[in-house]
Amino acid sequence: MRSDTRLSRMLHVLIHMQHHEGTATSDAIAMMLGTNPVVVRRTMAGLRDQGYVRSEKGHGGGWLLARSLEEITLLDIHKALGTPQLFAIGLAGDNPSCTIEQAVNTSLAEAMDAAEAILLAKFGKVTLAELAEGAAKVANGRLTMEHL
Amino acid sequence: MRSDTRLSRMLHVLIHMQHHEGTATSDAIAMMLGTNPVVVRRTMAGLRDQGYVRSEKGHGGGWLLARSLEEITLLDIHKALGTPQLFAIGLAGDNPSCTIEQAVNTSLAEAMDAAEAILLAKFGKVTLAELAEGAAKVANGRLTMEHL
DNA sequence: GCTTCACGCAACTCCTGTTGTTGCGTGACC
DNA sequence: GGTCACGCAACAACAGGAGTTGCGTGAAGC
Repeated sequence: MRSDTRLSRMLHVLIHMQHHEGTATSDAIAMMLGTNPVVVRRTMAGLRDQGYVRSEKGHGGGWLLARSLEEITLLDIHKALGTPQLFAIGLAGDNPSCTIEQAVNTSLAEAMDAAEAILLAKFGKVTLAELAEGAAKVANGRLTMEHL
Repeated sequence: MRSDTRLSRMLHVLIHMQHHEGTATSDAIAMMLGTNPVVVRRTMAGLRDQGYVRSEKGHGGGWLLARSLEEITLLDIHKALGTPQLFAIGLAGDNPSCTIEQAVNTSLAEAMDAAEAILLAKFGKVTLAELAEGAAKVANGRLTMEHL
């Protein structure tokens, strides 16, 4: 199944924006992500609505961070993207009145809820500033990246 | 994103099969799931390969449980289905050499790995027999179902 | 005031993986 | 031998993210 990479991409962009003086145009961001400006605007729209970035029209326009990275967590961005579905597996709902289906789905939902709680809790504890710091350490060769 | 409901469906089927005397044909299972027999065979194939069910051809043929529900966990079925992707969100890999992308993806992967470990651990602890028991309790009205 | 830049938005197409469907082959009972 | 039911291959349907094009609008610069 094709994965939703919006969260990963937007985090990447936001951290880059901190180092970027002035505005970053959708074109520039798209170039960086290997995509196109419309996709960037579409995805950034959610972040703007939540007040994490601002967009300026016209000459010299583009995107600006509206908050410092210390104030933004991964969870914030996840929510700003509309809290997309986290899991690729879902519950069958063919026979809602079947007690077996109910028991199966309850059990699956319980496990998934627990995993989701863990995931969102972790997302809520990591700020973009920490990621930026981590990236700097990586750049200095003080960390090894075991994940691709 | 369209969810993968194979796990939920197969669990449902397996528990029903315990109560079903003799074989259950793909047609009957498909009818129960509101789908068609080919989908059933396709999905059950993985369970057969792992020895959880058997299939018999010809007159009176169909599907049979090859193990008792006590010996099968949710995790077993998940694996038998080919351990499909659990998460709907993924990591962007446009600039593998970008340290920021690396830091972002490392952080996301760490959180997802933790959530996945929790999820699989929970799956591994629940047997189908327990689900069947839970369903019986629901049928007796001794449990309330807060999940749809 | 006109041009240019850059976002805003709508309406597509493309891609990918599950699901749904049809057709044909094969083994097992009756 | 005929019927039943699985086995398998080759499709189409569907959904959602991603990609693309076109047109509109506001702001800076000339």
